[in-house]
Amino acid sequence: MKDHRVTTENQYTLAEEDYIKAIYHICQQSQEAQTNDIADRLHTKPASVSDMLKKLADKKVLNYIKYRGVTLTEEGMKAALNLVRKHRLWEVFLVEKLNFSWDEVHEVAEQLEHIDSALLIERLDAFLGFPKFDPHGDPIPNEKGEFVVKPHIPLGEMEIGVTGKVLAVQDISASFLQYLNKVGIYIGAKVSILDKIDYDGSLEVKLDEQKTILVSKEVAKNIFVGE
Amino acid sequence: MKDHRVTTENQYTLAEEDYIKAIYHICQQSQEAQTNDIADRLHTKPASVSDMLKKLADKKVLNYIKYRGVTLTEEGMKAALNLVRKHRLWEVFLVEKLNFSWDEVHEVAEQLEHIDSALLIERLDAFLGFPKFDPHGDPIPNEKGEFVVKPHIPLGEMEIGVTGKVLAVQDISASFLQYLNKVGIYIGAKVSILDKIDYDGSLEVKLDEQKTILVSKEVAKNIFVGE
DNA sequence: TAAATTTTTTAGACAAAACTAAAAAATACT
DNA sequence: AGTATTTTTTAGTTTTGTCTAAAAAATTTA
Ligand SMILES: [Mn+2]
Ligand SMILES: [Mn+2]
Ligand SMILES: [Mn+2]
Ligand SMILES: [Mn+2]
Repeated sequence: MKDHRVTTENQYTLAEEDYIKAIYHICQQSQEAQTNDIADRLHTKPASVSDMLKKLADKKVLNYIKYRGVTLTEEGMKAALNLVRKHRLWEVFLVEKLNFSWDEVHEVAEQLEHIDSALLIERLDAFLGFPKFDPHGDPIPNEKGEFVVKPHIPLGEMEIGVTGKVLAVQDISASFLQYLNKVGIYIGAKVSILDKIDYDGSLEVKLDEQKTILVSKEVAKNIFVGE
Repeated sequence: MKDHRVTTENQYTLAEEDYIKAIYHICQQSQEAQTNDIADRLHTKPASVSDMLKKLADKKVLNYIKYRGVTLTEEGMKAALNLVRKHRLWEVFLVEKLNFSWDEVHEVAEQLEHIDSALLIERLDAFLGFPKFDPHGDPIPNEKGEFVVKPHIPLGEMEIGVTGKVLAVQDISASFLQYLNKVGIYIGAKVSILDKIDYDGSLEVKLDEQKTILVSKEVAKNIFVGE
């Protein structure tokens, strides 16, 4: 039957889009995307990834040399940024307009990002007031793929005594976000490190100049602070 | 890759959903859905429809006897009404919130109706103020599949001199709706027949107690009036 | 550097959903 | 009733995207 997406606007299948986006996200962290990393991220097998890499390379979406990691081409990058834009705009919509919590939006946005209508995204962007960041603090690219980057560091690397704001989270799993809800950490929260525990690397954190909480090294790695 | 829809909520593939909805719409007009009618509606070939009917019959979605038309089972009807509900709620969203015109929404809603999240639809419904009709005047089923039916007749069958309101349109093609925009006909417009032209069956229509327009028999068949 | 391990690719299958061409059933027309 | 036409189904392919098992290349380790 085909999905109803019109090919005049959209050149890639739903599966191809997910690969493009996965490769984009992996390359954000490590230059090149490895076959196994892509498979992990998409919950597929490496063999399936190899097949798709060949196909996407043929379509000039990525730079591929066998047995080497891949990177996105100019064209692939454009496609990826548009998908990221759509994903994050939908997340804003779900939180701002439909009262979703930030731990409930990812899965739905993972579907909505594939809706193919330039007009829809243009209008949605305007309806939301042209937001610059999504509910997890991640920047939203504009139509040209440009986005602002606020300088930020992991909470664990903040100096003792310095005060900063929570700007983003790296882990967007529901379990992590629900943990943050529970301890009272949110995007925009004012934080400062009171003490670093040598024994296990955990941190004593002053939150909003009110309560003091203890967060593990693992948690601290996944919270970005800045400003 | 699979679409990202979760199987706990959704039992049918995107293609299956489109077949279910097509069969529902055809059965609204003619008791049984014929293979060729389904193929026409979905722009597929009758051979493809036969394959799918067998599959959907196995899944207990429809009542199927070879060489006979099909009807939806209880379960198929439930699925169809949920799809119709989602389609129409999204159409309302596009028109009411994103300033789409009623001739621009169908294609996008055709994609959005497949997004799989009960929470999303529940919240969207509330956000829109629990609308009872979509931008084309079609009723929106509630979560249980119930909907209100306003009694209505084709404009062509209205008595001369009686005044009514445009309640819905049957043809939702962009070209038809754009024609209606041009002549000033919209859902809720006040209409009465001034005269019926014997020669070609066209109608002289008084619109909103202001201007008089002439509409063809074809057009009159696709406009429903009532109240 | 040679062996062991890990990563990636190839080969071969499979399911979903479409297609064309041909056969079979149902319906319409003398 | 018997033929012609239309409708529907079957048979056999194709494309997309997945999989497992096995081979090949790259990397790590001894
Ligand atoms: Mn996705
Ligand atoms: Mn996000
Ligand atoms: Mn659809
Ligand atoms: Mn509609």
